[in-house]
Amino acid sequence: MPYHTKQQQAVLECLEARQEESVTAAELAEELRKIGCPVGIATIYRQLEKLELSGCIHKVNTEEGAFFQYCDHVESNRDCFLLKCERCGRILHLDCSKLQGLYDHLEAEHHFRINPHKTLFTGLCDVCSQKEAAGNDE
Amino acid sequence: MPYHTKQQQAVLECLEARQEESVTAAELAEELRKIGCPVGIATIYRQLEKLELSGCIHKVNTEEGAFFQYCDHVESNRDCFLLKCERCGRILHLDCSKLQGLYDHLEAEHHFRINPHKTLFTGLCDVCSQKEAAGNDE
DNA sequence: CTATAATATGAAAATGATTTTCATTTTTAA
DNA sequence: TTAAAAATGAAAATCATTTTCATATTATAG
Repeated sequence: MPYHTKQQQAVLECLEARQEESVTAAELAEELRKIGCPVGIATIYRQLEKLELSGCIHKVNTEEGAFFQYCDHVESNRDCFLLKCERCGRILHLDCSKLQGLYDHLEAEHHFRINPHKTLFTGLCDVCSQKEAAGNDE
Repeated sequence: MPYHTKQQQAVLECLEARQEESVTAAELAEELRKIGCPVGIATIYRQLEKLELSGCIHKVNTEEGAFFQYCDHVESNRDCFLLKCERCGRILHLDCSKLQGLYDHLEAEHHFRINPHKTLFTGLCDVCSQKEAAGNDE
């Protein structure tokens, strides 16, 4: 059975505190060091893996490496959708019955059972598409 | 302006020939070496990048690294959907108006403009979910 | 058919994220 | 208190991808 350690708790708390943000392992290490609780990078990866398995965080793979994000939808397995803006890099959560409906459709008609936790929609977020429309992008 | 080289052509042909399959850069290198047209791995990456920019292949990021796949949907920018089976690793293409409808909805209601070429649905494919149901998985 | 300037190539080195190793420390439970 | 189980951290190892740089190839002009 797993032991309970302060590093474990620190990593989880750090992710909880940033609820809406997705962070990299390196950013977590930096943050923990800053708040006076340095944790080795190897341990951070180990804890992130555990947390992902337990379902309370998401791991999302991108071109720039993996991002991790706290998610309290532990109970309901099917109502958490991830969007990544390919411009600003932000990762957003979205609850939308249409998405759920799509997943039901994919399962019923195309025999593909989506794992919402692993599915990352990529595109342009609100803010960035406005910027792009306005043409004020460098 | 870009020069035309045999390596360039070899990489493209190799991808075209495997239309339905997604391959890694290393697999491409191996394949090209086998058919007597060895191409350095750096060149392969360079060509893959060009091909992706030109739109005739997809690059898909996964836990196991990047996969590349030929796609002839160059003209229509919005009708190609990628599904990855998290069990067998296969990447499938899917055309489905419901998906398109969902993207329209996301744009209209949630102000998020999806890039279908970058969006990877992950889950269980037909074959693997049957296997799982049957319980005959190792 | 040269010459040459632009571009592409490949081997090897560099990078960077992630994982592994292993000696040491911490935790739990007896 | 102690001993086994598990966790930790620093450093080394991995591994995909990118960069460097000397060399080769390509297109084009003469």
